[in-house]
Amino acid sequence: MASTKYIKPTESELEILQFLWMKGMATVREVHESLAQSKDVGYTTTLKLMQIMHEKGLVRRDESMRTHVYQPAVNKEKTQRHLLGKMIENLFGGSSTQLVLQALGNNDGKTTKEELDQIQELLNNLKNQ
Amino acid sequence: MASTKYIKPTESELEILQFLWMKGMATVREVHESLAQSKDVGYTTTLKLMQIMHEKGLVRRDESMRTHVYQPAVNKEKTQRHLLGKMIENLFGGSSTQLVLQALGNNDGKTTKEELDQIQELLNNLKNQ
DNA sequence: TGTACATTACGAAATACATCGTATATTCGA
DNA sequence: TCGAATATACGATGTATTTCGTAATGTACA
Repeated sequence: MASTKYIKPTESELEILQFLWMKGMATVREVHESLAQSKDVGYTTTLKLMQIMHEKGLVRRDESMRTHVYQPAVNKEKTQRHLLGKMIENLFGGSSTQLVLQALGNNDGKTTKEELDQIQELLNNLKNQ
Repeated sequence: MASTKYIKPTESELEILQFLWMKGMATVREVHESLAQSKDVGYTTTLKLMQIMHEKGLVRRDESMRTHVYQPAVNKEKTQRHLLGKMIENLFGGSSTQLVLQALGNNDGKTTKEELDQIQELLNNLKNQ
């Protein structure tokens, strides 16, 4: 198997990945506009980050046009699983249940009925094993 | 209110905090022995880390004896909540449900019946709101 | 056509993190 | 009492991360 070593995105890189996962593809300009809404950052900073992400293999880019178009090169769910696993290990002593209880217990009714049903369904599946 | 700005522990610091949360208090030596079991690290590295954590206010220490005794200075649950919140924001677009589904869905039957019941109970509470 | 504008490339600087070597101080037992 | 063992203090290094300025290059329109 080819060397598919996992690269851990930094926090800034995750912000960019989130946008790319949502949009599918985007230019630096688009990503930057999005980031600039929530924090104060220069255009070249965003550009540089995305260039580094490209070097790392976190994103792909189409250079056929003057304005490059970027795409995520890492799978969203896989990345979430990886980082979540690390957090469970680092912060919850390996117990995913502790994490779930903390996450659910601490969101003050922000979870909708539909979401609760979704969780219930998954819970039922787990119980039948 | 006094300036209680939250300090985000690094990964290494979290490893140390985990041990301190469990033990309540410990010397550098004890922490180091524990860390050394899972990774290759020098004693002075652990010492330095704990000194920095002391500067940051992440731990308290009793210097009355030659061998200092360290204690966590940050609350475990509060820290978990903070970092979990960040992860939900950064990685799950703000949806704690997505995180819960990912965490539960991906642990291949490692969750015991007791734990499932625990989650179910919490879920019932949430439904009755 | 040439000038204003947008875009990428490049590199430098500031900060954070993890690591460890060495110096210094203390303790304890032979 | 003296030396080995142990502890802390301090500083240095290497790497990663974030940030941005400046230069070079391409684009479009007045």
